[in-house]
Amino acid sequence: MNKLDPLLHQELRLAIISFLATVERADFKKLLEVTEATKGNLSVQISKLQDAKYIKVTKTFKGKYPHTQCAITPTGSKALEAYVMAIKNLLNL
Amino acid sequence: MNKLDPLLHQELRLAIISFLATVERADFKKLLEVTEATKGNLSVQISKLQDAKYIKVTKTFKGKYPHTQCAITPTGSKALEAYVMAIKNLLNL
DNA sequence: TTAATTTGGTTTATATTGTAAACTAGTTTA
DNA sequence: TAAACTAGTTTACAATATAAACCAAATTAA
Repeated sequence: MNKLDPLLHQELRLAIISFLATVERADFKKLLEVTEATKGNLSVQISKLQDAKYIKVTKTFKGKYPHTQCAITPTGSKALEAYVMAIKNLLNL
Repeated sequence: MNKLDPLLHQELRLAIISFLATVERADFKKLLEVTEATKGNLSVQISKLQDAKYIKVTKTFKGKYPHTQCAITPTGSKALEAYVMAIKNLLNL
């Protein structure tokens, strides 16, 4: 069987990484907006993607406020590509 | 957001229903074979799909042995179609 | 000036879900 | 008649997801 990467087979993480695949980078606020997730959930799922090195997270300050930016890594791109292949195959697409 | 039907967004259930979408019906043994799942897991996931009326399960006897057949329902077909649309959209396909 | 609210998150408690091991019930084979 | 096989189901435990609660600092309102 063509196992689906369990890290990517979760709606919010898939939404995050698919979005990051279409942009150079996105900050926490932007991801909140496009995914419509809660902050807690978004934070947790970003961490998991980061732990797997599927995304790179950069924390800086924008003026006086913290600012978290995320970008997909080559590892993440490959994983997403593999996931897309696998699910297409599963769904006969 | 285009929420993914949580009942279908699970690998084994997705494998079951996608396969059933391509055949008229399939028995437990065939589903075991194509999904490579354990019997316990397959049994549980079949029940969940049945509870949602996404598939119809028919229990008969084949000779002296029980024989369980599964077929996708119109409800299941629509749900699968919707899932495919939603995930395509999510994955920018 | 100090209390309340907002920004930008993280932690964690709970609920939900997934899964394989253990079980059931009967059949066949040795 | 005991062992092994067929065809599943039940269930106990592990893993996961998620929102509520929290945190630190900044801003605004009274």
